[in-house]
Amino acid sequence: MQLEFDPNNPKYEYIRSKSHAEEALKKLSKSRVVGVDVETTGFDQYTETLLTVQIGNEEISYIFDARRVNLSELPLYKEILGTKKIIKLLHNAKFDYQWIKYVTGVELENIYDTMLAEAVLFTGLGSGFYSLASLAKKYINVDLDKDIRVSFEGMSHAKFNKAQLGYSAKDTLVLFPIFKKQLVDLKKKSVLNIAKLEFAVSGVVGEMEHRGIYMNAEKWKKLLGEIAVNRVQAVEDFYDAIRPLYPVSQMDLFGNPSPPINLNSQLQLMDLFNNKLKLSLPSTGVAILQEERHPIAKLLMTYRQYEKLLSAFGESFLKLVNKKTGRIHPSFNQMGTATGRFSCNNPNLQQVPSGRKAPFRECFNPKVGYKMVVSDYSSMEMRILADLSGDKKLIGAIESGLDLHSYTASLMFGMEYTDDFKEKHPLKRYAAKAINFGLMYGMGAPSLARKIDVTTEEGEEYMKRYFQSYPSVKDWLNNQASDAVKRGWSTTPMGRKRWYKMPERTDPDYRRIISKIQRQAKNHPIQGANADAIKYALVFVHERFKSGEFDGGITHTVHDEIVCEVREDQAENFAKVLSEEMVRAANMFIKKVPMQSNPFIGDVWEH
DNA sequence: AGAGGTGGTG
DNA sequence: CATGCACCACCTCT
Repeated sequence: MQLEFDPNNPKYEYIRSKSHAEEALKKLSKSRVVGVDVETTGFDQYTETLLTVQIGNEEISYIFDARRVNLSELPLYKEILGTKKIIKLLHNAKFDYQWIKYVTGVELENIYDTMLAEAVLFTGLGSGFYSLASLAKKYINVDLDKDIRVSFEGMSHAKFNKAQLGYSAKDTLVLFPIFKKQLVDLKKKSVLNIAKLEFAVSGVVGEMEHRGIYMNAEKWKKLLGEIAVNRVQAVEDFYDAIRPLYPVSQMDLFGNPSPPINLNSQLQLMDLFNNKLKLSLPSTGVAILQEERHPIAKLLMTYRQYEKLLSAFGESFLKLVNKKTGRIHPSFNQMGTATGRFSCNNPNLQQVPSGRKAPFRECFNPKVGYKMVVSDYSSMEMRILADLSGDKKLIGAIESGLDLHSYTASLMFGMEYTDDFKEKHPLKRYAAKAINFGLMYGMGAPSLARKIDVTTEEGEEYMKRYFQSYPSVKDWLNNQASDAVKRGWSTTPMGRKRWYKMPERTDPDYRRIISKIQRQAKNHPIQGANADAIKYALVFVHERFKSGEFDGGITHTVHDEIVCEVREDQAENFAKVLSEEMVRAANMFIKKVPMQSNPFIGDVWEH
């Protein structure tokens, strides 16, 4: 491809005055596509500084010095970035979106994100993270010197040097040829619509990250304190129980007996269980410990439960409370999984425990004068499975509003379905639930049997009855598996694809790898369709906030749930809107089965 | 620094 | 024979 710029001598204008800025913007306003990038002193808009905004066309990059030029007062700047008529090319747009909106006062519209496009094009094949440098290398064989980026850190008023300006300019110039080549592939692979969805979501992600969520640190600490007391007790109990096995007990400086072993060391625990206690455990995971009658197994499980909560949700969360906002601002990776679901880190809000045992979610609250409004899809994956397979019985059960796991149990075990089945036969329902979920993930009879504690033969019998009850489900799952192996990819009804790296026939692990792909391909359309629905819903819901109808915003999302913070007096109305928009999103491709999203209003996230 | 084990979520 | 999907964080060991 003929490059429209010289990578060794990128063309740019360094703009430090209002009049120069207006002149440049006038030229840019004629473009149908512009490249956009920002340079900052760091990642946090609340504490760091915006240094430049670069906007360019294919030949030249205009580098606006944001310290000298007040971009927010230039109408043409807002027009160019805010109009849907001009495509904005960015790499990892959610980052630039936040700076551009919250420092220069304009909401980016019509985003094309080269990073997300690449993730959509190679879902399942790559790491999921694609740097601009790697794309520049791959598509146009241009090297971007990423070392210069760090030179922006800690800058205040100094002029940028030539290396910095050249670097900044290239960041917008390379976007054009990458965009053109990706666009061809997006069409060729029929994933342009999914890419467009991801682009629309990127702004919503920018909003979520910027808004964050309030976390009551005092309440959090109190909770940790209670758990810490329990952990101390659990450690003592454990050591008291094993000390007789370690006769040469050492004393520490204060004359207290030192711990015989490190409770977190799998190696030392295995030694304890297998050499000292002669139990021959294959591992020390809960699945094994639960089966073990020895009291020490139980003591270890008790300790682990508290240790887990303290190590994973303790100080680390407190450290992540933003100094300026007093809130947690996790980062969301919208293409963080091979199925299309979000991943989340720093911290991972999606794994915060819920329930009475460890009510961490109660520490997340709305700001004063606002309410948490939360809604989640009910039995989403089961509904998707019913729709995609077209299974009459499953669809009928959902239409009648039956409790699905109870209904499945009644079919499999030849029992009568009643409204209080759940209360009368909890174990049967639990078994059916394990099957409902397990089979969606491609589980086999031996695992199923282990899970519900029956013999392998019985497990096989249950599976047989399950598939007799839902014959179309079986066919559909098998078709997903064989299609994926044939084609090398699987797809959701919205057209989100996941590709598979097929093993060589000569690979000694050929069978194992193929089996894994078959399981993944059974699950991907289901999990991925759920992700598609939630992503459309995020865009729809954000539109409602943007229209000015409601005061508030989306704080986060957890796979089948959207969490918002909305002004108190509007919460009732918004709750309806939230669940309606979620249902509308799902109905874009789920036509045979009714969708349901249950809203909840309160002062805590947990519900 | 990276791998493996463990366990939290949907 | 084994083999349940998708993640992230923390710990120990090498």
